Amino acid sequence: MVKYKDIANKVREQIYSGEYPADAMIPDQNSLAKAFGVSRMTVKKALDILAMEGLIYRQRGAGTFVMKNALMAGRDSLVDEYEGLTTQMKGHKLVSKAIEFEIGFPSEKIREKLMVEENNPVYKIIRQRVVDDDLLILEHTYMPADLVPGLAKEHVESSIYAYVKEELGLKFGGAFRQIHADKPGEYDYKYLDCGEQDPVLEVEQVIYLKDGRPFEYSRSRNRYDKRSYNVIDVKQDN
Amino acid sequence: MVKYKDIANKVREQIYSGEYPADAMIPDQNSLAKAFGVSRMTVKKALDILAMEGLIYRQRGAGTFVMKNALMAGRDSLVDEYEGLTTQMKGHKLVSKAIEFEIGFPSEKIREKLMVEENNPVYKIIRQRVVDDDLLILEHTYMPADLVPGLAKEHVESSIYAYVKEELGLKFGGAFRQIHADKPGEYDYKYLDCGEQDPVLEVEQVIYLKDGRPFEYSRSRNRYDKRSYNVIDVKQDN
DNA sequence: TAGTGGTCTAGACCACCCC
DNA sequence: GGGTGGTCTAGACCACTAA
Repeated sequence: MVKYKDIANKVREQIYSGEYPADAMIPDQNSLAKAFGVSRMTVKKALDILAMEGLIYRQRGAGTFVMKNALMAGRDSLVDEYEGLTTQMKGHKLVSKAIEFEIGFPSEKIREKLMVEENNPVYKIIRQRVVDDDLLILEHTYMPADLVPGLAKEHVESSIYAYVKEELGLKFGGAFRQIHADKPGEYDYKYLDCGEQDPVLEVEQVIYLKDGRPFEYSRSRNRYDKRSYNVIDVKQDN
Repeated sequence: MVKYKDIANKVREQIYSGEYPADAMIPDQNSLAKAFGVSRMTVKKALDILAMEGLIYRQRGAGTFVMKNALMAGRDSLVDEYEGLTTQMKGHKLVSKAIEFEIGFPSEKIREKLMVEENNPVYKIIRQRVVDDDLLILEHTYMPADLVPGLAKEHVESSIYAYVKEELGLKFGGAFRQIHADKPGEYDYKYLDCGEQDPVLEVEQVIYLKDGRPFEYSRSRNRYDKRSYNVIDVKQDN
């Protein structure tokens, strides 16, 4: 539908397929524009995408080159975290078991994170996430009830995100995450099979809708020996 | 110098100063184009920057709005990690004490991370990072010696990045990071004041130059009770 | 000096939201 | 239907690199 995305996809495929080998120069923007039958601006916009992904780099006056290693940007490694574990773990067996699924009034900390009032009810959910029969995560989730009407245990045990996105039609805008290491607590002993010496990797996040309303506050407590958190960072200017 | 960056800076200031209040609509692109005396494409490019920063969101057909909370994108919170701790901790007292500073041949793991040959010497550095008299990080760093000629203990104890950037003129392209929780080890007991029960937050990263050559592999072992890792994530499309 | 990528223009068409 | 943002064009000028 959109030309610059099509072009980005085609060039990306040519890189992955080895048609443009690592460290080699790819055709200049004018040639690509002619080849694709578009204007040069459109080609540049396509290349901007690949540069953000870390696949190419450009040097004014010299040309456009394929990254030596493509910054580990494996074909399907860049799944948006907003999609939830269900999407990330496609191809694996994911089971989510609800330990708690309640609705109530928010504590002060939750009010602050979700920017809601004292009398605005929130869901409180605790889930075990089991991937391929491996217990990996204990997740504490809070969501304003008015933003997610009709949430049921069946959604909680399959995919909350799918419900929110497809049934309710809400759109995610971004997230703010803090990643800590922590000592295990009572819940971790009980529901994450943690020993007393086992650290926990906690991802504490607030997810926002497109208009900036906080939509979810959660603490994902990960088994330290089975999960890590990856960040790919591509510098923009220089 | 560049118009779209100027415009982005000006609008950003207007948002921070409250001239465009949270959740309010800002002038449409045509008005801004007239006001700044540029074409609409240039205005859009400026707004693209602010959208990537999470300051505004746009709705086709409706308008451009200031984010309710600006995704916590505080004025100076978005320091690039490539700059190193020295820059991040501007305004604080940072002391880096070298525990080890050696040069030698790389192990297989290091060869793989830095993509160097067996006979290509690498620096091996272990540093304590103390911020405002607080011991926060124990950092194990490896760098190919040929990429950083003339590195001396004086740079290691002040800022390696400043040396690399300003003296050698190298440009960073990006980084790949993995964040784990880990149990403490011998080095952590000795040099990070860790107790046997204290988890460690480890940031393992490879930093790449602009052309994709790996430039540094490091493991930053952080005091779990004093440091966390923050990620701001703004969704692009929809 | 020739060729590259970065920026900018003036205008056009379209998809979408809201009245 | 009127106004919004998203895309695209054809051409221009500039900054930079490399031969």
